[in-house]
Amino acid sequence: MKVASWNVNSLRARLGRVLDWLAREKPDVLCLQEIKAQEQDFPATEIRAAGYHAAVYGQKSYNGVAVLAREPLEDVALGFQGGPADPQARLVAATVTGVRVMSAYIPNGATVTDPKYSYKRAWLARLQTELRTRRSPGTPLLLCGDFNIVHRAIDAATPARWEGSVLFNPEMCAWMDELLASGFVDTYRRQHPETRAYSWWDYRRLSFPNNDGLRIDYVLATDELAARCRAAWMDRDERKGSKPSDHVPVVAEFDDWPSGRE
DNA sequence: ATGGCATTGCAACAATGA
Repeated sequence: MKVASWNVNSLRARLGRVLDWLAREKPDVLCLQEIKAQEQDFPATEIRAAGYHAAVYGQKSYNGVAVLAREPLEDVALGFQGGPADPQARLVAATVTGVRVMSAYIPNGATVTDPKYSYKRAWLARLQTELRTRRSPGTPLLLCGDFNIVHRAIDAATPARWEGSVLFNPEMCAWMDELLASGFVDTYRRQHPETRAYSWWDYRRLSFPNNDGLRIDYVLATDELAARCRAAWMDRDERKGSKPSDHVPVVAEFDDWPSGRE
């Protein structure tokens, strides 16, 4: 099973690139973030023609997430399943061939004193609760997305510049630590413990030519699934050429698990 | 220290992003 997560910064603006990428890489699952479209504006025909089913949670202009899969998507859940409705479309889950897949677009937070950072903290707390209370035992889970968190200094080209920001501070690092301690593996980091590799580069400042990036997009897998991870990589080339997203696909490949998956 | 770039869109001298 080949799985990827990609913040496309508008699916309609990136449709050609996404279709090309699907045709070339043929992932079994692609989690998208920042599709920036309502469900009725989702390019369902093109995605279907490319051979993919889709679970879409959209909104106008901002945010929006989706899960694409070659196999049918079951038990689609839009947003948090407990508590009050989230005004922003940032979470979608679906089951694909017995694996629960979540596509998450975690809030950025603007600045640590901005109400958006309070929203980010609350959102992160809700996600932990959701994972703790709604995770069905025995079902492997992939938590994919744009986390807007730099976990460690190795995940930034210039960590000093980000230290204390909404992306990289002790609170955010502790949240990631807690999440990973609850039974998730950061597939890229397990495969490449020492590699400085990034999933996002600012459109400005010549960040990409300078390779001044951040690793803020993750494919996290529950332990039994992570044990089957045989490769993990960033498709850095997707940041090249005309009209790229500022994020690239983060990919993880897993050996198939035993058949008869209950 | 600032802003730079890209996207959507009641098109804005705006809002948002990371």
